[in-house]
Amino acid sequence: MPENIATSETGSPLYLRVRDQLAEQIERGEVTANIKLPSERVLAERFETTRVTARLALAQLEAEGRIYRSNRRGWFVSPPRLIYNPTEDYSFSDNAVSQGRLPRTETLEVRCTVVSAWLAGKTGLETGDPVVLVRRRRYLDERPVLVENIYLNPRRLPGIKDFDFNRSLWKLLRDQYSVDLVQKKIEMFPTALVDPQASALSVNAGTAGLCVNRCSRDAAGGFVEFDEEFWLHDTLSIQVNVA
Amino acid sequence: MPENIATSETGSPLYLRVRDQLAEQIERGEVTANIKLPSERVLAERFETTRVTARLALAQLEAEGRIYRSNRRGWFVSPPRLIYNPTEDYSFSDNAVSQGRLPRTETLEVRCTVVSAWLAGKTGLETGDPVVLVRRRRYLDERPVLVENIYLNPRRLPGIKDFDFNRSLWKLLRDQYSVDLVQKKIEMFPTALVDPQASALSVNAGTAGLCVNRCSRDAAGGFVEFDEEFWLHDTLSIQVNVA
DNA sequence: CCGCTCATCTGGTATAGACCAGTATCAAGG
DNA sequence: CCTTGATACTGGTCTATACCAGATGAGCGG
Repeated sequence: MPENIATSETGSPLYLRVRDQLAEQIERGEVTANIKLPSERVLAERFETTRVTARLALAQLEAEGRIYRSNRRGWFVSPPRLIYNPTEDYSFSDNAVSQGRLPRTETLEVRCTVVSAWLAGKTGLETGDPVVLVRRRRYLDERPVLVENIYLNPRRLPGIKDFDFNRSLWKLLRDQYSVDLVQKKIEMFPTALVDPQASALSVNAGTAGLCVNRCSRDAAGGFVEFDEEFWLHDTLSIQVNVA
Repeated sequence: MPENIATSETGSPLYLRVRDQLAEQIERGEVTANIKLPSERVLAERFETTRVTARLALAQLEAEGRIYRSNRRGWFVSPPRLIYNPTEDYSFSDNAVSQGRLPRTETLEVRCTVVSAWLAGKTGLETGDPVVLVRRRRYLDERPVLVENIYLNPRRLPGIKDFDFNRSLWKLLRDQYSVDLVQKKIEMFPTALVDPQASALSVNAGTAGLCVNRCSRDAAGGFVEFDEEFWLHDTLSIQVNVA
């Protein structure tokens, strides 16, 4: 009776034993950050099983944040998570660089629109009020890791729509408008990314993500901006200090 | 040519069309919180497809936090997320009750042990220092939603191991030790739950979760407790205010 | 050199079964 | 009445296979 290669002491499911072997290889550094894993068909053959089971093992590692997939290109080892503090004014780029990463920001869209019922509930604005929407996509080492929708108050920030949003928004508010963001309401929850966010990040609908919403006001309590961020779940670690 | 029931205008994959129909039923309230969905075999038959595809659709809804599974019992509609602020001293029970939920806390284990290298790195203690470990499981409406490992400083909290941990730890520290937790370092990241946390919550390894770590110190900067929480991903929404 | 075509490789979706291991239910037996 | 045990039902795991569509890279033609 030929025993499966991944068969070992335990009676655990085959796909978890395959997972364990792959995880070991990653930990031993045989495959490292952003290195491509063997194809699903090769893995299935190597572990003497089928693609379905190999994919279960890969999905497990993906859920743990150890590997990620690139559409129809293959599976890759996840780099370390970016440490991120959403309570502080900060520059995404500076933060990424200080952690040895290569950041990039892409402005997808700048549009004048009006406050929806949903946004009104989040910000306290009135439905129909004017608002500027900025959509951006951000990369770490050329992997897209988040998309965000920023809603800016054009009354508080006249002319805002004509600026360059590929630079730090926080520096823009500070230098051009002398805005001091002192009040923030932050909301975070894990969820699956669905369209349109999923396609903007070139991942399948259902990929695990983290949604971070942030409502910022100035010292007088006036609404400045609402920021809705959609991160890939394996790319960040939130850190907050309370002193 | 018999067309599939879930076949519609779009050319999107079948499992996403099945997802859409189930999501609609949930939104219309035809199935509501904690109600069991039809079995996978029934769904497969109803949508004229196979269990594999039905399971893809269910996994999608699970990833979005709309439904959850109970081992070999079936799929159920997820109740609303618990709103949770990890920066504030608070009682899990009070918080749950105020949101109309029924909380329950179970102490799994209380044990005197020593600081591991990992814990030393997180707390600044020395490896080998004494520490009290408390493991708890918490429920909302009789569904287990989180397990936590609490590491308490026995030097700062003499006799702590003999208290009842089914009540609020925060109230215990306040009333019995007059501790004021003024410094906190909080870390949060989405990940998959693996053993032993997965089994403690009666979910499969790989179920999406959120890990929340919190290191608390008193006014003098002395280490009081380190708390490691493992939540099911669909059960909470983090909310933090910065004033 | 550049740009195009096309074969090949990749993961994505889907079918059609199979057996296993817990759960729930209820009738039979104490 | 309660307990027990058979049983049907549930999701969990797994095999084997097929076709599709996007990504890639080699090679050809300009």
